[in-house]
Amino acid sequence: MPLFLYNDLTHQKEIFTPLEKGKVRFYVCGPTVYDYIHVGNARPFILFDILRRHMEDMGYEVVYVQNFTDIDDKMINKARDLGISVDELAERFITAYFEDADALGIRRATIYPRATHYIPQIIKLVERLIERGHAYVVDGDVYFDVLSFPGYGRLSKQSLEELLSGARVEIDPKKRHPLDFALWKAQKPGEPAWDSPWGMGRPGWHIECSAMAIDILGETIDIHAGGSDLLFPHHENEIAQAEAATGKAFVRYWIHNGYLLIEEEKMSKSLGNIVSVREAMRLYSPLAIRLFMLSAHYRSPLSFSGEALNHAVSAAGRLQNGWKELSFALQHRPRKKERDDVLRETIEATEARYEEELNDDFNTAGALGAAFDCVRAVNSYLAQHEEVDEESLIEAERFLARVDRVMGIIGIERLADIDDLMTSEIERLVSERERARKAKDFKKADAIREELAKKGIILEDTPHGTRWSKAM
RNA sequence: GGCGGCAUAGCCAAGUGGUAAGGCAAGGGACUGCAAAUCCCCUAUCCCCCGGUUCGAAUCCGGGUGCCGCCUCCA
Repeated sequence: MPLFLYNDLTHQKEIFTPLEKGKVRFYVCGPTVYDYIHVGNARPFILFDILRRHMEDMGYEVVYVQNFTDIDDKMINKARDLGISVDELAERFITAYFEDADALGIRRATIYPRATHYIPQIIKLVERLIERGHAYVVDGDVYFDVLSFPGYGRLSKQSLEELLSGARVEIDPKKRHPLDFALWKAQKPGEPAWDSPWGMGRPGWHIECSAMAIDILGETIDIHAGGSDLLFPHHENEIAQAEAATGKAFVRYWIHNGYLLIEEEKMSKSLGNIVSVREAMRLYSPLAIRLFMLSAHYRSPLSFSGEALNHAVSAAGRLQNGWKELSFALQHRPRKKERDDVLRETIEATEARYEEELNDDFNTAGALGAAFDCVRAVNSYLAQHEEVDEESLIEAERFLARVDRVMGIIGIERLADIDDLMTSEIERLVSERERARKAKDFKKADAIREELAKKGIILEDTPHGTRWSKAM
């Protein structure tokens, strides 16, 4: 089954085919680096990274670009409040972004362009728009002329009149049309500025993404993603600028994730109801946060709550335990000669379903269901059979490792991250404890368990021996 | 006012024409020196309401009710 994605440009699910066979050009709108990111910001970053990993898992080469907006009103105001330069502010929160994103297990993008590093490309794009009659200069500002671009409103599915009617846009006498937007803003006193054909100034918000995407990925890219709040005006404007300048289709598939809600309301800075990623990670593991993000379809709203996160903690524990149980069985159970076809078929069916779900518009909740089915099948099998079918269990192990590689919700790498010396020491103590238990020397057995617990090693006594693992 | 989305068990949630995935919680059982866990089983005659189409609908159509988002900075 090929990959289907819901395209916001056409408002329907479509088969995904990249412009160039085997290669995907993927652009995601990144953060404005004026503060720590909150969990609502993290939703697209986690989700689209996983979509990209799934594409790689399917054999695509993915060039994945995520920008940093490091110059705009919010940056200028915040820098002023803190008494530092806009550049220092950007450095500080880009560093913070990487700390948070790395901790959340978000894989690094191929490239992280910054708006201020693309000023020449931005200026060139604005010049092109002026030449082609899509933009005009007023007192050092440059505006995009929406009336000159007939397709304006296609993405948000609204005509100019409709967009205006509910409008809370203030009338700006400089603009020809109220929906015209700034491509370049003339410098105000004290603001950072760059030299341009229209005098000192800085880029408008929307132009940076078009300029960077075009420069890095080309005039037509495969996927452009971001939160739904970017649909209008940000992405609508990006299309207008890019297509008016190049005359080519800018983005082939637009995808947007639904909002993260808190107490039934959108989590956003202006509402003041945010939970930062840092705060969330003090309480919940990255695995649980990731699982939580995957538990609903990416286009649906998702409610953040302590209850929901606690559910995710338990669910992630179940997956991880399933993995541990499986590894333990493969190491310690006697092998059976003949194959178990029922188990094998179940595992295969489960993996096939996992793929189908992800390929059906990135249905992560469905794919998770398949992963849980696999765990239950294995657990159930291990509960009923003393001797095990090694081949089938290896199949299951391979599948769960794949789930973890794409979704990052089991933590296999961290579980295995123990050096050999430590491992042999642990195993020596575990067998010493086993002997003590057999000799009914429970005092000693408990002491060993205590000692290892202090080192972050958890012991669990099972009917098949004592299983140990890292505390996570 | 315009545009769009959602309504499925106690909670979260998938499923969009063929007879209700999965997770959490609760209940029952297993295991166990203890503890902490863990595992297994079980849970919706039914998918907001009313009407229609169909052999057949949670899924399609019409109407209604409720909730949310966008049209302004926002992931």
